[in-house]
Amino acid sequence: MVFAGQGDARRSMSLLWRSAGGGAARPGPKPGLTVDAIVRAAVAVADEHGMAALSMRAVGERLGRTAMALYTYVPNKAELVDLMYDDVLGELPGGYPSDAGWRPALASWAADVRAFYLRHPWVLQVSQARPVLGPHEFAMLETLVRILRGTGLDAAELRGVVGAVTQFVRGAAGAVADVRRAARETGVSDEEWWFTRSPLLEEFAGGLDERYPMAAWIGEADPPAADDRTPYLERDAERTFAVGLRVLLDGIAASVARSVG
Amino acid sequence: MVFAGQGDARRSMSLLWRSAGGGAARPGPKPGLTVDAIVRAAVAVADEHGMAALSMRAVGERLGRTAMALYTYVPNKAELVDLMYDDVLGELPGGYPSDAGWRPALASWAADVRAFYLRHPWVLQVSQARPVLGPHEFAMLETLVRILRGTGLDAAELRGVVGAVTQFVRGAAGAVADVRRAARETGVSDEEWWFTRSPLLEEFAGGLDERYPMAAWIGEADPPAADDRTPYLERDAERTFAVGLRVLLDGIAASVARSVG
DNA sequence: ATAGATTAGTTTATGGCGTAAGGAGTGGCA
DNA sequence: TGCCACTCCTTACGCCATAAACTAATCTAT
Repeated sequence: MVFAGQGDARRSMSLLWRSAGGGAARPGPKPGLTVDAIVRAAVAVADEHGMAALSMRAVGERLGRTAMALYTYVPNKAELVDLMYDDVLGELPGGYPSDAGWRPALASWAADVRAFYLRHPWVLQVSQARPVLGPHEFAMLETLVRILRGTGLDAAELRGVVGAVTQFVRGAAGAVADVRRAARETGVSDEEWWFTRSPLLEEFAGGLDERYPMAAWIGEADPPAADDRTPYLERDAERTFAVGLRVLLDGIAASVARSVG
Repeated sequence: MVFAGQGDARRSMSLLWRSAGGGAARPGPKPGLTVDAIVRAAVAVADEHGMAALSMRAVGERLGRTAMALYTYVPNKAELVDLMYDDVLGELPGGYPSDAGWRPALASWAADVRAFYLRHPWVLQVSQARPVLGPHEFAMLETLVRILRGTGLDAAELRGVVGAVTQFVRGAAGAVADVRRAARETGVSDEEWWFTRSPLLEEFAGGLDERYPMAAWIGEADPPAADDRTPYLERDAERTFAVGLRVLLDGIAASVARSVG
């Protein structure tokens, strides 16, 4: 998890909203880089090699500079991560048709956001503790609230729903992202991993099925279809998203029904 | 996020399930430490100062040893974290009465698990990508499934529900934990933080209310009660838990109704 | 034209991290 | 007694973010 530096809040805001300010000719050598170029390079590093591989060195190298060169443009790494975060949120689409009601709109919003998170899994490692307050973060909230307005719920209730939905999508995408990350960072596939663990579990923790009958029962449920090549831990995460989304939508519908009736 | 070392899976299992093996008298100096002592010390460090402060040096210091001394007992840091994880999961209670049905049982399970996560927030930073396969992790699953059996849903469906519930509680607790962590690690309270941001936001991103009317509308909703001293970001997280849990339970109830009818 | 100020980018250094390697001392057993 | 497995230490390596000091470029004012 990465936190924003609270060093100079003014500089931070100015960077996020990119208040031009670079008009006047200034002394000194011409800048060879731009904030945007740095942010793009950093996003590329994170997309390709994961958040763990995002170092100032790595970003600098990709731009043919040293790590320290970046500090001319960006106050520190935490701030860079915030910029990456808001920048990449700009990819999210905005207008969801409300003709068919909030339910299908919310479902496709969730699918889009999930896909987005899986495209940029490192985003899930940016702390949500304090909002970044960038333009695209606001836009994302705007889109979601616009959809949920269709439920007719009052603002206080809706605020809880917004949190629940946001959190659900993050969590579900995070589960998948974690599984993939583990596979990449350890170099061991889920199958290999389980293949070595399974017999050891029997050896050291024999009689599991008797000790944990419920866990055993549910563990054996629902074997994959013969043509399903999805790694099994990832399939679990997919299932959680599908079932969870349905449950969530049903639950919101129940709230709506209650508030009307 | 921290991953388990997949170095020696056998050793890892043997540690998790603590297969005694230490009976025979062995040559060499008497061990001054035990795995349990190390795990307890590590948990104490993480509880007090957070996962970020959990270093082999810090744990060693707490035990009056160097960092390297730990490597006699524990193969590496990732393995130690797994041991901490399963150890501390042992705190979770087991039997939830099913007299009143699954709903109240699930609600109090969620509350207990949430409280547990807030007692040991670092647990939320242990990757869920691959299960640790320790005794208490199994026990936790066992407890949850036992409660959910009361819904009468079939195993495949229940697996999705288990995932959704687990993820929800993790996510909701994580949000609160993140907020607290940010306050501690930056040394800036939510109030101070917002006090400096708020005017800057107006300065650099003027006209927010016109640009993001929905976000503005929901942002103004539901001011705190006069006697409420909870930091406001944390209050948002509390609300998300309350609303989210209700929505989740309603959603599960809808699934149950569908499967019966 | 030149001096001074300002800036971009470098090198170097500090103090953290996990952990590999090797050495010192301990104590049970042949 | 000597061996050797064992615990624990010191040292060292290569990472990390970033502070500080420096070089070199390029503007403005003289």
